[in-house]
Amino acid sequence: MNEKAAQRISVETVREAAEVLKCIGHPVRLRIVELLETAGELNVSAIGASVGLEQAVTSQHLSLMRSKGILARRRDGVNVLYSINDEKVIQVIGCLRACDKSRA
Amino acid sequence: MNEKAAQRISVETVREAAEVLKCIGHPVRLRIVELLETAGELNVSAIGASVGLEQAVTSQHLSLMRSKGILARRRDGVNVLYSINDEKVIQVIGCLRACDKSRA
DNA sequence: ACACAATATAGTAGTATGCATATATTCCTA
DNA sequence: TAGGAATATATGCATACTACTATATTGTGT
Repeated sequence: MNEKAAQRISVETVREAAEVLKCIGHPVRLRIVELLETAGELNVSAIGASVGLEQAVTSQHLSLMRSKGILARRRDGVNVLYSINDEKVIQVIGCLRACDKSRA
Repeated sequence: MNEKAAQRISVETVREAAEVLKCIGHPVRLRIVELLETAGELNVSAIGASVGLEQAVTSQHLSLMRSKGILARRRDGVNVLYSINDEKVIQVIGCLRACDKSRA
C-alpha cells in the first residue's frame, strides 16, 4: 500500500498553498503561528508582547494572515482572540519543531 | 510519551525556515519543487518545459532556490541537474499532496 | 579553435512588502 | 453617554520581488 502516488498537485492547490507559504514565510508571522499552535488562542496584545511588536504592526500581520485563511478570529468582549485555522500550517510547524530539535 | 513538548523554536530556525517557506511560496517555484520531488533530478530545460517557462526565468528561479539551500545542483556535461536538497521542503510537498487529495 | 547547445547573469521597470505613525473603531464600565 | 482600553485601518516611504530582455558563460563535438 501507499505506492508513492505522486500525482500532480492541482493548479488551484498550488496557487493557494503558495500564498499561504509565502505568508508564513516571514519571521514574525512564523513566530506568531508557532505561538498560536502551542497556545491555542490569544488576544492581540498578548501576541504582540510575546513577539515584541507594536500594536499596529501586530494587528497588521494578524489581519493579513486572517485574510489568507491562516488564522481565525473570535471576539471576546474588548479582546479579539486569534487562532490557527489551517491544517497545513499546523503540520508545517510540527515539521519545523522536529527539524529544530534534530539540529541541536 | 510524546507529551506535546512545544518548546519554542530557535530564532535561527525560525529565520531560516521563514526564508525557505517564502521562497517556495511562489506558484512557479512550488511547482518546480513538486516536480523535482517526484522526478528526483532534472535539467533546466526539462524543468522549464514542464512548467512552461522561458529558459532565463527558469534558471533564475532555480538559482534562487539553490542560493537558499533548497536545491542542489550537479553538472552532467552540458546539462545541469537540479534536485531537492532540503528535507523540510520534501515534507511540505507531502503535506500538500495529502491536502490536495483530501479536497477532491 | 569554432560553432552550437545548455545555462547563467545583468539591467530595468513596475509592483508588492514591511514598518512606522497617526487616526479610527469597538466594546466595556462608571 | 463619556472615557478608556483593545483593535483596526490609512498613509507614506524605503526596500524587495518579478518578469522581461539582452548578453555572457560553459561544455561538446568537429
